[in-house]
Amino acid sequence: MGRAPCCEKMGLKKGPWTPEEDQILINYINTNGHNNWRALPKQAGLLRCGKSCRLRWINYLRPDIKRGNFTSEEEETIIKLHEMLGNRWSAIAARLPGRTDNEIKNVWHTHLKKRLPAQHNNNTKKKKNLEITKKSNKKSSKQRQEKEKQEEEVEHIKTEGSPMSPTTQCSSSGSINNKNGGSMNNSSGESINNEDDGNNNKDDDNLALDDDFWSEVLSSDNSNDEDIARKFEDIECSDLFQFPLFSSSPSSVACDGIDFWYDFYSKSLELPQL
DNA sequence: AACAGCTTCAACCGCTGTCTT
DNA sequence: GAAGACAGCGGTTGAAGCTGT
Repeated sequence: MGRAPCCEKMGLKKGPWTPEEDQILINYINTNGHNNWRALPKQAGLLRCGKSCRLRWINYLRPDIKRGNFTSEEEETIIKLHEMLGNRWSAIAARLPGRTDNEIKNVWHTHLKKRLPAQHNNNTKKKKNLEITKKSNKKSSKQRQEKEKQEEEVEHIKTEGSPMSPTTQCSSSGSINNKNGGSMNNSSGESINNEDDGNNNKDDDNLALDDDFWSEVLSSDNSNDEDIARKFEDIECSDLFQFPLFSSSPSSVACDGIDFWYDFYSKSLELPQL
């Protein structure tokens, strides 16, 4: 599938926006809305590409943007949501009114990542072992392994009622892990200081959940998603919904991925250790 | 004061998913 | 069903500001 370049490179401005450009964009969107980002800069008289306009509007000019430092509550929310959703910044942003995915991503990389507790130490060890195993098998049977892994997940849910087991640690795929080489460990051993420490510990013991789990479970590979969804559907009546955490919205399994996982994980945290 | 190293964050890039033709 | 167009997402970059020496 061919794809035209985002914008004609010639003649379009790049770099920081000037107040004048901001004003033009705001005025235009206020009067005309933003039905077509690609056509917008031309119509508004801006020498920018549509993408740039969209980004500027969403991340900076939108009237409902909440500016200023993140509150500790917001930070805790981001940390928790990141545990659940991984690097799905837009999904996280959707749950933090007035905050943008870009902002959240920046805050995560500049502040929150460093605060991750030592709880990841254990996971890192396991992860390393798993990575070695995976590397050795990668070439021969990557697909099969993934399928098997998914089946293990489902099996786990069937038997233990939660997919958040440490045994489901997966390979590192996110930039965070890659960049820091398992640096989810905090050298100072500082732990997140909040009222949910109990829960975090529980995570550590039993519900350990890192990006990798979600990035694989929620992998962008459609076939995997479909497989997983199908598997959940297969077991939904038999086993899965016997668990209270599913009882409220069983239909969500097949509908909304992120909401489902959010719900899933939230509720799993409310449960006593299974 | 000057410099180097570090941090922050706005913006860009490239890819994917979805919709339309 | 294939191809094109577009929106949206996440990773990355680089300039500006900050801090330490």
